[in-house]
Amino acid sequence: MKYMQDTELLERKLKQYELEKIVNQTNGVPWSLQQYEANEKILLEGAKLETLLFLVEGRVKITSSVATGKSLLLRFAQPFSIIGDIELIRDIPVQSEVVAVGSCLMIGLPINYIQHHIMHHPPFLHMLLQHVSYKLQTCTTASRINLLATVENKFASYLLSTLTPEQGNNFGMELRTSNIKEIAEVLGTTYRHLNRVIHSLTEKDVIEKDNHLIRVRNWQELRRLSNGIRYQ
Amino acid sequence: MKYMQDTELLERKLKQYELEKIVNQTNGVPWSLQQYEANEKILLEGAKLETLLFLVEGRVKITSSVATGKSLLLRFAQPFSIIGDIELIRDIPVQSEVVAVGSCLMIGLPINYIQHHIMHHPPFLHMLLQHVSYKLQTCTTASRINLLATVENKFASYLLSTLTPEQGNNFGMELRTSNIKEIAEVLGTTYRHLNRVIHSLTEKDVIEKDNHLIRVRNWQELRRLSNGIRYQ
DNA sequence: CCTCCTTTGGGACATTTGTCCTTTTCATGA
DNA sequence: TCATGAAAAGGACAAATGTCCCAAAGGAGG
Repeated sequence: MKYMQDTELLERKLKQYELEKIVNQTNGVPWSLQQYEANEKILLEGAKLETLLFLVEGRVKITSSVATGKSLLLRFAQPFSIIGDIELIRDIPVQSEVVAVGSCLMIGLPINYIQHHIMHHPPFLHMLLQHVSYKLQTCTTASRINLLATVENKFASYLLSTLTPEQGNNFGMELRTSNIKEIAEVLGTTYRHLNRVIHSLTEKDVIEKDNHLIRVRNWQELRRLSNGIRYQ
Repeated sequence: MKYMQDTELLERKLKQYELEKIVNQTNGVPWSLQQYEANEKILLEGAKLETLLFLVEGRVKITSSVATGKSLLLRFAQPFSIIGDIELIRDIPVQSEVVAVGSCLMIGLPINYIQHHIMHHPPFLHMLLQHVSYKLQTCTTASRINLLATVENKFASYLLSTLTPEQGNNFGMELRTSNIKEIAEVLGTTYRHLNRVIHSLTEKDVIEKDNHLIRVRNWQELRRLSNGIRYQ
């Protein structure tokens, strides 16, 4: 991570995401501007959170692991997202690993400052509530889907939400990716198995695949296969 | 559902859970006291939420279903819990079905009143944040476990968290139940399969089962089987 | 004590998914 | 052009789990 001293860029980003509204003073707020390079780890599970982070550029991957070493891709996050909200609120160690997918820009605000200055400031609390409850909604949906649907179901609805993103539904956005290996992770399965499913859908002429590109040939069948499941 | 007019009981419950602190006036707050009987549906998926509910007595079951009719037991809730928080915050239809397990007592507060009077009141916002982020933490943990662990792993950790509840960890509490069918639902599997696992653990002399009671015979092995997974 | 019904347990088989390893493809530089 | 290594695809088998159905156990009423 590299601290950037670009005051002008910081100002621009603060304006863009209306971050000045969440603090109750205009000067002397200890914002920092941090740059991460691709694949750099931003937060490690179990660490103590020192700074609340706002993702303002780039994409990060949030994963969670069990003692065996296996890990689960919880979701991608893209601007504007808050990193570290539950840790701040519940005062617990970092729950999930956060890794930069490409180069990322974050705005940081020290936990310490937050607790002393804006933890009782309604606009800040509202913003937190919006983000945390959105994440909860997303997590509940994902949980339900993960337990009740087969990989074929999930992949079908993945394609539906990825290729026909409705406005206002950015869950689909968060999950979009072009790399098969990554899709497998998002769906909570292995590369091998997703391949099997893709093969079977290709045989049934529901999708076709050439050269790293998947094209849907039969939307109706895809909807049937998705079994009413929507990532929303 | 039956509205109760027991002012004294209402007062007692408001005191017990310090609910007066979340409103900013002492008189004229439109609290209501509602009683539900066993198995009564409290909220239906898709409905419009009119009243935020506080569970103050009894136990409720929260489930979520997909179009096929299959459903997933997300968790149990017991006092003190908030029902309807994300629906209030994000202004969306009810996300999960809520059913009374036994007879239940709820305190209601109209959404309408909340939006006009306490939606900017920091104590109320703090309470919401605490509860929503706790739910998010729980959901993330459950998600991770559900995808990365086998039923044997899960059942082992279920027993560990159920039979040795550490203080301050009430996740275990929320999931505790004695009925095998219900345990199967919580673990996200079928009765048949859980039976198979119980049988295998009995064979290995890790647990013993007589007459609806499961007793652990080998804690160390159980910990090994739980594979480092903890419901916390 | 018997019957009927509900709950509980479990056999047999199918499906889904994971693991391991081999083959194929494809881009790239010598 | 060819060799080479990495990425992608897929074969074979095993493990986990679901589905369907039947048998055993137990409990309430006659």
